[in-house]
Amino acid sequence: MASLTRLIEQHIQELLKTTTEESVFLSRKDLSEHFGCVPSQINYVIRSRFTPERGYIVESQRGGHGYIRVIRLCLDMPEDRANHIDELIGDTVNEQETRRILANLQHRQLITTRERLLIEVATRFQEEIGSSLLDLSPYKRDSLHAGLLKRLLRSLVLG
Amino acid sequence: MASLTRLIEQHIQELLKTTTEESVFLSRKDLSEHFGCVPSQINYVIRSRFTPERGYIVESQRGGHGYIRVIRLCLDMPEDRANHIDELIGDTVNEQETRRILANLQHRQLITTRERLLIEVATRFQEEIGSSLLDLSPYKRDSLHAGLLKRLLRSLVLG
DNA sequence: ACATCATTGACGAATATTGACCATAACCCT
DNA sequence: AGGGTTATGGTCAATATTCGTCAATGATGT
Repeated sequence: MASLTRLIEQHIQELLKTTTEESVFLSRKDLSEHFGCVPSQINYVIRSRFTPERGYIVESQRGGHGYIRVIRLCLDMPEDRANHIDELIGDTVNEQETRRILANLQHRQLITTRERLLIEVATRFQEEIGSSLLDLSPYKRDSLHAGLLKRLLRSLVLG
Repeated sequence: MASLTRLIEQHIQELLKTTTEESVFLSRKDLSEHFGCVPSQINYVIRSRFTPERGYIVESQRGGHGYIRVIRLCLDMPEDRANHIDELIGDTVNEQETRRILANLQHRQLITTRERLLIEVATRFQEEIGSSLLDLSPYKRDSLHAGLLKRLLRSLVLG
């Protein structure tokens, strides 16, 4: 039951919890030796577990003194808030509903003005491409819209 | 964890911070002696760390009384920042370039970690839709990618 | 059985460090 | 002024050290 991937994932999360910094620097080589696996296993763990969608940002550098840096956004992830977001958005949303939702989140100080701006620009861009360049149906567009919005908000508000 | 290149980089950045001028004059010879390395190591640090992309311009002169001058780009005007962004991105970008650009902008405190996360999630979503659902060519995807990234960053930087 | 997730290893790409050799500017001496 | 000397900085290629990608294979769950 204790898969290697899960062990390594937990190890990294433990490191994130115990540090006061917002990130940890890992050595792929050392980690792989510590867990007795091939180095590319570490890449697999990072790619599958520490994604932006889950609230992590990863930087790395090759060569001498290379590293893999994992940055965490949130420590806690309240489950009810995820459901709340899903309920709020549903399967489809239009631009008007989006603006209402964002205004509400901003009013409750869950997102900043700049973050709200980013989300509006991103959804509008997708809307624009979807309608003019790709000629998608209105339903399809609102569905994509909902998908993007959910993913953006989940990545931020949750971990 | 102690990389010579990073030490030298930090030293120069410290000098830039503590001066009231917009630039510092360095002596390649003195610097290399101070850090106990070959002189060409300094060139490597300059070439890899103090690039226009990172907001620096470098002048130098050989011969007696030679020097290396590092100038910090001034991006006080929103218009200048927007142009800088456009130059960074160009007409097409892939995911790797995007990550570099975002890491750089965050390091220069032009965006926050949360904003960076939002941008990564948005571009990844578009990438996912563009490749799997819509089967766009790689060039087309990179071009759309650049379009979205420019718009997101410009919206932030013009504020 | 099929689909998804996990593991492995061969090969490739990026970064750091060093040193030999090249180029240029100031200074000094006729 | 001219030309040699000295003092700088620049370039490039070789080498070492990391990390990334991709495709094949194995394991696990439905």
